[in-house]
Amino acid sequence: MSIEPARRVRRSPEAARENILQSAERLLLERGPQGLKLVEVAQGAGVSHATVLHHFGSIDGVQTALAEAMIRQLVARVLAAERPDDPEAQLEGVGQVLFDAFESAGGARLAAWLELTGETRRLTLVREAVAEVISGPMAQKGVDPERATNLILVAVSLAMGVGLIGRSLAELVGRPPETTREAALAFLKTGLAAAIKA
Amino acid sequence: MSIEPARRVRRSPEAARENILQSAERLLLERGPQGLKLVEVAQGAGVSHATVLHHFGSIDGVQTALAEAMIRQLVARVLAAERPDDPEAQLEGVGQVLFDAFESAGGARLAAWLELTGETRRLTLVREAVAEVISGPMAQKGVDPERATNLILVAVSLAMGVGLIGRSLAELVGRPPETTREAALAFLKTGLAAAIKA
DNA sequence: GGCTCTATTGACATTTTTGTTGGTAACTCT
DNA sequence: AGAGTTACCAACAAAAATGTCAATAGAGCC
Repeated sequence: MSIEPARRVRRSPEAARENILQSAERLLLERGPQGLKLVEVAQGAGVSHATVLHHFGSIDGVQTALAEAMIRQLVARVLAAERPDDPEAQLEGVGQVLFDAFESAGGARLAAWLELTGETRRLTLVREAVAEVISGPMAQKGVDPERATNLILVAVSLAMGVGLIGRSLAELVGRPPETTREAALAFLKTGLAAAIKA
Repeated sequence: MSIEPARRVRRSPEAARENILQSAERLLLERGPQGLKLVEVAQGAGVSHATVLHHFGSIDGVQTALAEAMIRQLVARVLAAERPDDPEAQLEGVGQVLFDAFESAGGARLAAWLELTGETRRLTLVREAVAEVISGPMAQKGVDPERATNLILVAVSLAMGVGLIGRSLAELVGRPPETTREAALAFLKTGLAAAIKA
């Protein structure tokens, strides 16, 4: 009985990178930054660690690529907030989408990771996204840019905080995990409404 | 010329631990979770890495101790918010202190780190702090506990977000770094006032 | 001074993590 | 089918990080 040499899977370079990055993302999200080891990433992707190096050059390569990919996701999801419904619904909608973006798929955790790692430089994407929102939906409503910017800063920060610690915070004080999110959403909504009409 | 055996510093166990933890904290804050290596911590503290092991048993021991110490700091700082001035000033004061707690000394970064590492269990301290605020200053104002809790959840989340990404976010859109904090503070203040009197 | 206690350390040992190399196998194109 | 390209992997090598141990040296006490 000879040992089967285990059939190889051969992917396109893009597919291979994609596959590996998914594994990395999963690891980062559930094990934290410390758990981003070369071999584990490889295992999760079902390839040898040499393959990971072949595609990304080094562990830092993986990190960098992962950061970029996740930022892209995040920004895309936030920008999906632009649906031209009636103002009222849109107000709510912005909050919803923003919160979703930071909560789902570990958006907040990514941002936190970036911040902790000091990887904040490469965030040009984010700047552009913000600019887009300011000149888009906000200006449409007649909010002056100065104030619009401030509101965005607050909203994003809040979303960040909620996405990152909202659930455990709520559980910590003995409430269902979504409590924080709901409360924050309501708070944000009324606050925004007040600030805009003022 | 013989080699001097380098004079040793001998500390009390408590002082030694304290010294080491400070180095660890500094490292965590400026290099991120990945930078929390045994030798670096030792170097920063001016001792050999064997000494670190002697006092904490292992790297995990250091991490755990650090987490506890920082949480303690954070909670203490937040609880310092209890000054019985006039309601108006106190409203502002709560926000100030809360924001300070999360911004200074890397409170937010600590929380983020804990969250990313999944170390959220040992946060009993936090629960107690929250309980204290709810039954203390809030009840004093006649806010019902349900609503008070919600407000706290929101306020803490916001402080968290601002403390973590506030500065870089502001810079990202070309404003001075304190912009986020100020905007958030104003937002929080009016929001709180509205919510409480309602 | 001599004694005890233990914080401290250098040198060694082990484990973990990362990176390298040469060859193999999957796929495409002719 | 044959040849060329390259994604892939096992084995090896190197480096980094963590952990052990026996010996040393401060500091308090007699």
